[in-house]
Amino acid sequence: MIVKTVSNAFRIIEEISRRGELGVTEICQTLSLAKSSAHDLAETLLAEGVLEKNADTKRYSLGSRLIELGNRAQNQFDIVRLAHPFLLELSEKTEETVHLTVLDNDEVLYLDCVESRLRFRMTSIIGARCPLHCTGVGKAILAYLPETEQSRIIKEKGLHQYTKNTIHEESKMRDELRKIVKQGYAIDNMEHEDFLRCVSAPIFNFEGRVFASVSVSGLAERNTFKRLSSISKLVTETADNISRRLGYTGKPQPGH
Amino acid sequence: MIVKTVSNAFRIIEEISRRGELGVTEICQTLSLAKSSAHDLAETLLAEGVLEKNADTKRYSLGSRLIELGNRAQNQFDIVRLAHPFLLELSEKTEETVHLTVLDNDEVLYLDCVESRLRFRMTSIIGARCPLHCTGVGKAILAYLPETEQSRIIKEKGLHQYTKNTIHEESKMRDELRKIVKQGYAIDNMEHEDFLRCVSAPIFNFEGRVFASVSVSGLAERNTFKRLSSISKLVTETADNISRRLGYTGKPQPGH
DNA sequence: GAACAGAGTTCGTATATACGAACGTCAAAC
DNA sequence: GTTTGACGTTCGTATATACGAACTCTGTTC
Repeated sequence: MIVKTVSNAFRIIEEISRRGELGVTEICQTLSLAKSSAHDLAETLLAEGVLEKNADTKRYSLGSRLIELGNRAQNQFDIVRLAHPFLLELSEKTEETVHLTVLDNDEVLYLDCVESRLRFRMTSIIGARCPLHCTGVGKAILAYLPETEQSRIIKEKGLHQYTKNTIHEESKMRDELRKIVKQGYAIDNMEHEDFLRCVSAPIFNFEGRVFASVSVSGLAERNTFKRLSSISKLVTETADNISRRLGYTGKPQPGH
Repeated sequence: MIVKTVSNAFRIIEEISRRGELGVTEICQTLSLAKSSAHDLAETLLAEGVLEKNADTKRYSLGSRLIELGNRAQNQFDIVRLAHPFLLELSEKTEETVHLTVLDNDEVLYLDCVESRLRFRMTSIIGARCPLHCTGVGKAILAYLPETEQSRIIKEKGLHQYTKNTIHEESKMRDELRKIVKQGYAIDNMEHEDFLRCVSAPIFNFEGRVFASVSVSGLAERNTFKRLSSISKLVTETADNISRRLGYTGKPQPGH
């Protein structure tokens, strides 16, 4: 039995997290709630520290409690604790930014990041989601999923074109995924964002199922294909080491 | 009007975030809920992605949605976006780890961190909370609060002794706070954790009220008092720069 | 292998929540 | 300076939730 009260509370949090500060009226209109209900829910979330309230404008924004809980969640994901030292090492060796992502709801969720010293971080990418088909981390995972899963995800999510390089034809995507399995790593050649190239490799759990991936990314200018192919070895090594620490014993096998 | 349903949902999240994976029975016992209520709430949180459920053990743990929301919250705190470049610069110059904290519920909440390359991070401190009286970041804030607030906080929170260096007598704490105001920065000499020393300075908002602080911390061995006093200048400069970017115009003034 | 113990899940009813209307409150407009 | 309008807040009632008991499932004990 789903408790609608709780769902509505999270709909409010979600809406504020997307649009920033909101007042009671804006909340109840966009979510089709009674004004009084929106008010009571927001006040409860305020009391919980999940939202904050601007005393002047009486509008609500995200509160510090979420930072606290979000971080505890991140730390409870074993993969982050376990993988972080490997990410640090990879970033040291390549002098580029390294990401760790997991498969979550047919998307990649960014779990951890080690920044290259060369790039200022303005807002962290941790917690962000991206599609599978247009990112290195996503394609590395997609390639090793069972074919039925690949088909389902492509069918449901589509192959939205983000840049001129995005692979948006299903047949080409099939070729690409086969190529990835063959070489053991995926390359994102500005398929999601212009100017950005990355190499990524899949991480397998103890059952041999792909569920996460690691990547090295940087400016395309700096990261020629030649450089990427030399980096690819470090990336696959890192991913394999993490897989092994997770109890994976075999060789990466597609479709399991 | 507080909505108890929502509060209970967050009590469940909080409990799981503290104790890790829990089953329905453990939840309903520790929170004094009916088993059926705990079940319904947990299933709703599961559907929301806030919790995850181990299919074998049927126990619940924190979900990826919290990571997502937590990070959006962190990015929505203007101070983080604004201060981050300053933190990076401070970390570069000192080659030590730099933290940004805010005053929250009479504690310091760690909002951001730039790691020294010398130290592996296993679990991030971002999102953690610490008392004011035994940390550099806390004392830097406490010293600039109005005296009535200082007294209230000390009375309510006490001066719990974490290490042999923790200042746990109220009169000594008063002396310490006066000293901090006089020099403009606070030093934590292994008062919270052994082997760790840090220098911290307060950050003021446009009204001249202290609400955040920045610190440089590292191993006591490396950070002699002599080194700390030379670092202190960099820390206070950094804090002042951040304050100015926040619209603060005056000189740091205690008690306003 | 039956009985038991321990968990999670489902189901009918007393209490809490969601709703809509009415009420305050503030600021802009005239 | 009054009016207007938009917003947040409060209040009484129809619906949803919380409760406890009954049920199911799983694995363990005898």
